[in-house]
Parts: sequence; structure tokens; C-alpha cells
Amino acid sequence: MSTPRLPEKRWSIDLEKKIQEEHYADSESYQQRYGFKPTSGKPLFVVDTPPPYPSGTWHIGAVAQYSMIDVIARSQRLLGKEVYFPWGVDRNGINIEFTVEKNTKRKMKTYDREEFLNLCRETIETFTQAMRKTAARVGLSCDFAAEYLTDAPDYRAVTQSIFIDLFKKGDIIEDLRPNIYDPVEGTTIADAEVERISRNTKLVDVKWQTDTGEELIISTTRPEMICACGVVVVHPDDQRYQHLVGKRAILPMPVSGRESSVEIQTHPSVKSEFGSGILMVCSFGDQNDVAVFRELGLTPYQAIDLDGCMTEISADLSGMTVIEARNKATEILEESGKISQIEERSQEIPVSERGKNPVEIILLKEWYVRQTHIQDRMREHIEEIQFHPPRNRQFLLDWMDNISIDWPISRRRWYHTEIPIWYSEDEEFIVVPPSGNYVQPWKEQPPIDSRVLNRDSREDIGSFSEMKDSLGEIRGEEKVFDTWMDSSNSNLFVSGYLNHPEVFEKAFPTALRPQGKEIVRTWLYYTLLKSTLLLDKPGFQHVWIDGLGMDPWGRKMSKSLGNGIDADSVLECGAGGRTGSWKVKGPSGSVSLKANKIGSECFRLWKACEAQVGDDFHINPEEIEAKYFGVLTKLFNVARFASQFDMPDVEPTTPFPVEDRWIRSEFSATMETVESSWNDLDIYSATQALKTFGTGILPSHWLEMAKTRLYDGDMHAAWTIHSILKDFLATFSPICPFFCHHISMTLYGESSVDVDQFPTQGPVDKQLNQLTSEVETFNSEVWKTKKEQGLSLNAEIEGVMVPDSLNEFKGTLTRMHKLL
RNA sequence: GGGUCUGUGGUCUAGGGGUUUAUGACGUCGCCCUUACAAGGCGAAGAUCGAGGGUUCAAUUCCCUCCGGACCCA
Repeated sequence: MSTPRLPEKRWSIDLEKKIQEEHYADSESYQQRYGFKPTSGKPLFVVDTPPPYPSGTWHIGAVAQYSMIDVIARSQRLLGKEVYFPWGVDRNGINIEFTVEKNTKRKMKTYDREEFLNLCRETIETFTQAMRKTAARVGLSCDFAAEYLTDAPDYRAVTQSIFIDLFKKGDIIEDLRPNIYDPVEGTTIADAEVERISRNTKLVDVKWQTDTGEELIISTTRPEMICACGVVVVHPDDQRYQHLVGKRAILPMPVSGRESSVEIQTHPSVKSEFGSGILMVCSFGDQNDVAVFRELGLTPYQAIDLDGCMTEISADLSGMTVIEARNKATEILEESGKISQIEERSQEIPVSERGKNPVEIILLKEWYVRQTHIQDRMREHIEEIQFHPPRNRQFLLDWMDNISIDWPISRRRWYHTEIPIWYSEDEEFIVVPPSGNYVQPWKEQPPIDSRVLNRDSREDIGSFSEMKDSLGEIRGEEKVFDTWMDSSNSNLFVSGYLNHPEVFEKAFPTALRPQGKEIVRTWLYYTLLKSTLLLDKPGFQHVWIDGLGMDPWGRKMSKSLGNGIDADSVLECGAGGRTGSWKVKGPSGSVSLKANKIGSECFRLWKACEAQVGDDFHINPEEIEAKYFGVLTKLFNVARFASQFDMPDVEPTTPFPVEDRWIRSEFSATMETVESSWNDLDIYSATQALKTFGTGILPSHWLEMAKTRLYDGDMHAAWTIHSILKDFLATFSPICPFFCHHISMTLYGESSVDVDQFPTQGPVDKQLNQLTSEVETFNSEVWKTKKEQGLSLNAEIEGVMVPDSLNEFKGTLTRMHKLL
């Protein structure tokens, strides 16, 4: 008997790391293996990888999702597709600005703009490096050589070009509109960036008077906004107040530069049961106020300025911050006896997602992408996209039902893509750069081949070089884009839009958008909006929306709960014999979790097996190890066992014994399931099928039958085990690439990760497959009988009969169980 | 307050009107070092499918209400 060619007794994290490092060490062979070769002639499959946002450590839930995207990319290669699995890093945005502000303890706007941008770029680069390392460690087969950065000139140029195209088409407009504004960070934000937090506020019941001397009580949490009140409304069906309608209510606070009374009207949005049932509508206390103002055709008052301070119209409150003004207003009202009651209550208030600052609604001139007019067309396109799981399409449709205003895209920040526009001195004309340029209007002049457009009509007036002197002193736009304006091009960029038109033609709609469900309303929605506006096409063929990683008790992992688990700690668990331990805050106190070995292969296998796409998944390192490391050990040992027998050079031509025909037919059935699952992007089913076959029926039943023949050097048995194992490794390698690579290289000198055609097996023999459960049952019975009789499993046994239905298997079963 | 999704042995999961005495895995218990594997193998126990109603000849599966969880919105 020869020694196994797999010398290691079992799979280990150190072995895994060694393979991983070799795998990524030589970039030339790496690119040969995983680089995108658009001219290969194979059908293209472009993955719109979510470019991760570097922020220090990578979240374990995110890494789990990326590893599944990698499974898809690898399985598509296996199916013969030319896969582009890009590696991008999302580096624009307010987060990195905050990080720099925090690190240097200095606010952005106290810096020179250029100096601040450099600090951002340096900071984000260190985070980016750490991320690339984790990406390799978990086995991502991205095209790293073609790395794209969303803050790089080539990427930003695409964003700017798309902006100009949409502007020329009339899909981007400038307007003075109420905007959601973060006064602390000094920038406009979009609806999608607003979140709500619960906070205690004072609900003040203020006594108002009508012009006829009647008293009415109006409850408000924002007495400082009385100066911006445009109307007082009651519900049209509220019998208590019908006599008031049409009268005027006198503002209980002094105001300056405006009327001191407002009309009383009706509006259906009033909740009669809330407070007194009378509502003051201010410009702009909240979104409802905005809607009422628009519907009633009222002229808004500007009560808050860009610094978040009260304006002139608030008279005595002028110049105070909103909070100061609120307290002062309460004080003034109290002194003048106009408060009947103050109640503490908790209220949900809107804050900015990033800065957690209470937001205000302010009238500002901003840039918008028009979106309300195109919703129906978008829905038609969305119909054509295949969602995984199908139910998650609903997240998108629900969000779209709520779209009522256009998308504000300009921001008063710095580390973002600049709005590529210059204004003529008289503001009538704008200058835009030619497509493909990245420009920074706040510090540069327009490129010489820029065009001059009429600001309102968008008509092209002429070239900048010719008209230069007639424009007066031109002014570069200082504002930048919302980061989603960049992110929502990712599918266009990776599919070759503008830069590789010949690829784009074949690659769009982009094959796959994989993402988490928490950013459906932003990333997915905005991307689809753009493909509809720009190309009138669906942006994708498939959208794959995964669930969220949760802590072991089903709660979202977050810093504030202290229940987060760092990705590297899981991937490195077991390396160098070091065990992993985690302290996680559970619902009742801290819990210690321990694991001896996990690593990338076990981690990927766990995610592939544990949860269907779209389901939230609990992350517990102890469980990952306990449930899935054994699977690797088992498979490794099957391979190790096989590795002591040589594979015959050619398939034996003499007939195979029934047990070999049977297991090959079973394997064919498994391969059919696996192939169709990979085609459907169904990781779960593919993995389950492989696991069941590889750890169950193959070793437990067939191997036991074939053992003797293998030891005797039987060619049929050797051919059977190797041909199955080789194809098994190929189809399993999307899930555990390093594991399969190592075994296949050692045994066959070819890597399973290089297989680019789904292995074809012989036909399924239905009649043999029908005997499978009988074989399993019979084996179980014999094992059980031996146990009951106190016999060891390899002892001879008398009186057991092979049933007639398994007549064909009589010989092999008799030998296997040593039946007498 | 509203919407969407979700609730299956201790844990995680499959299934989805009758073929189900509900799948598999982990854990538990018992037995076994059997010429790949004790980081193994074999076997056993363990679930009135969240609760309550309804539709039906038949419900874990469909509908309603409630309870719990997640996400989103106002």
C-alpha cells in the first residue's frame, strides 16, 4: 500500500494561510487566473461588486457577504463565463471627513481646502490597505490589478460626465426648494440619509387668540418656529372648530418684517386627537409642513439660516441657535402667561444619518436629479430584473411608493466629486467640461475645449475658447455631489461605460448587483434611476440582496451594543495554534465565545450552508467551528484516502461493477442539482447537495463497499473515486477555493479553481438511484444488528440476508459486511 | 402609527393543503480505536411546525387576529 500523497493528517489554518499567500503572491499568475479578459469570447458576466467603504476594520457581516459574492463569481467562471469581479473602494464622503476632523480635532472648514483634501486622501489610503489584505485573506477572486477608487480622477470623470449629460437632457435642474439641511455639518442631505432617533422633548400648549378674541390652544414642540407660521389648520371634519375657519389667529410671539396674524383653514392631514386638534403650520417645521405649504400655495418664511441660527423674522430670537431659541421662546411665552401646560414626551425626531444632528428644512438653491416623473418607467425596467430572493424586490417597490420629491444632489462638503460647472459673471451662462475630464472648478479654470451653455435653456452657445472673453469673470462651483451620485454609477463604470464602449455594449445591463438589503433605497434605487434616465434600460440582469449579519441573539451588530465581531479575528482564528476568543455583550451580560480554528474556508462554508440569500444570519464563531470544521476534515480525509491510490490513465473499458455505476449515477444527480443551482445563483442548494454527497453517501456507503477492491488495486474502483473526487473539487471550489486548490494540485497537478467548464458526468441511471435509500437502510440494519450482538463492524455475521431488491448488490454487500 | 419580511426539536435549518410516523446538521446520550478520518464511526432520544380563531373532507402549509423578531417608512 502506498502512502497518501496528501501528507497532512487534516486541514489546518496554517496550511490554508500558506496556500492563500501563494495564491496571491505572484500577481502575474493571479491575473492570468482571475483577471477580466473581455476578448476571451466567453459570455461576459460583470459583477457590480459593492465597493467597500474603508473605515478601519471590516465588519464580519460584510465580509460574509463578500465571500458569498466571491462564491457567485467563481461559480460563474466554472459555468464558462468570462467574469469581471471588480475590486473597487468607495472613498468619497462625509465619513472620511469626520475621521480627519476627529483625528486632528479641527473642523473641516477651518482648513485650507487643498490641505484638507490631502489629509483625507492619506487617511483613507491606510484604511484601504487593510481592506485589500482582508479581501485576500477571505479568498476574494477580484481583479485587483484593475482596482478602482471612487475618489480617483477616472471615476470622478464618469460621474461628472453623466451629470453633464443628464443636465443637457433636462433631467438635472437647479431650483430653490425646501431642503433637508444639517446645520451642524452645513450641508444639504437627501431623504434617504435621514434617520429617526427617539428623544425627550417638551410639548408646549400655547394659548393663541383669534382676531375676534377667542382663545385657542395649539400644542407644539417647536415654539421658536411660531415666527414662520403661515397658517393655522384644523381637520375639515372636526366639529369643535368649524366656527373658527376663515378667522385670523394672532401669533403669540413677536415677529419682525411679516404679518402678525395668520388665517385659520382646514386640512385633512390634521390629527384631531393630537393635542387640541389645532395645528400651526410653519415653513418648514417638518415634511408635512412642506406639503401643506405647497398645497395651500403659501409663501414660506425663512426662519433658520445656513448656520442653523434664527433669522430676522424671529425678532427677539434672531441670531440664536435653534435650541437656544426654543428655550427663549418658551420663556417669553411663559412670562406673558401664554402657556397653559408643558408636557415631557418622547418624540421621534429626524437627524442626519452621519452626523446624528437634528435636521432642519431650509429653502436653498440646489441641484436636483428629477425622479418623480420617471417612476413608472423604472417599474417597467424593474420587472425585467431577476431578484434573489424574489421577495426582496418589494423593498425597492415600497421605497419607490414613497418618492415624492426630486433628489437633491449638491452638498456643501469637500471630499467628494465636484460639480463640474463654472458660471459666467452675469450668471446667465454656464461652462461645462468635455466628457472624460475630471475638473475641480473651485480651484481651476475650465479646460480650453469646454462648452458654454445657456443656464436655463441648456442650449449649447459655443466653445469656451471662443467665448472666453465675453463671459466676464467666471466663478467655479464650490459645491460637490452627494456620494450616492458617485456610487450609483458603479455598474456603468465597471461595465465599461464611456471608457470601453466595445465592452459596455456586451456587458450592459450589468449581470449582477449583489448587495445588502439595508441600502436598497439608496444604492440600488439610485443606480436604477440613473440607468433609466440615461439609457432607458434596466441596470441589471440579476439583483442579489442578502440579509444582515446579526449577533448570536439575533440583534444587529453595532458599536453601541458592544456585540460586534471583527472579521480578521475569525479568519485568523487557529493560525499558529492560537485560539480565538470573543467577549460579546449579550442580552443579559457579557458572554465569552471561544473557538480553536475557523479560517476562511470554514467561514465561507458556514455562510454558504447556514442561511438562504436574503435571510438575516446569526454570527457565532463557536457555532461556525462546531458545525462546519468537521465537514472540511471529513472531505479532506476522503481525499487523503483516495490519494494513496493512483488514478488510472484512462477509463477502464471493461464493465464497471454495480456499486461503481450506482455511485457515479448518484454523483451525476448531485452534479445536475449543483449545476442548476449555480446557474440560479443559489449558493445554499448547491452547497447542501455537495455536502450531503461528499460527507454522506460517498464515504459512508460506497467507500465501505469499494475499500477492499481499492486495496487490491482494482482499476474500476480507483477510476471511480478519482473521477468523482476531481469533479467534486471543481464544483466545490467556488465555496472553499483554497481547500480544493490544494487537494486538486496535490492529487492531479491541476487546480480546481481553474476549471472553466462545468464537468460533464455520465447520465443518471434512475433505476440505480431508486435503490439508494434501500442501500442506506440495509447498511444501517446490518450495523445495528452487529451492534446489538456486540460484534465489531468488521466482524463476520451470520443470518443476515440481502433483500431481493438489492440482488445486484449482493456480492459487494456480502463482502462489505462479511455476511456468512 | 403604517408597510414589508419573518417565527419549524436545546440551537440552526429543509419542506410547503393529503404521499409527513416533518428534512438535515450541530449539540445531548449510548456504543465502538473498524487497515482514511476519535478534530472520527455507528446508533438512540428529542418538535402537538409562535398563540388563538377561520376556510376545507383534510392545515405545519391558505386567511384573520394577537404575540415575538428584523428591516423600512411617517
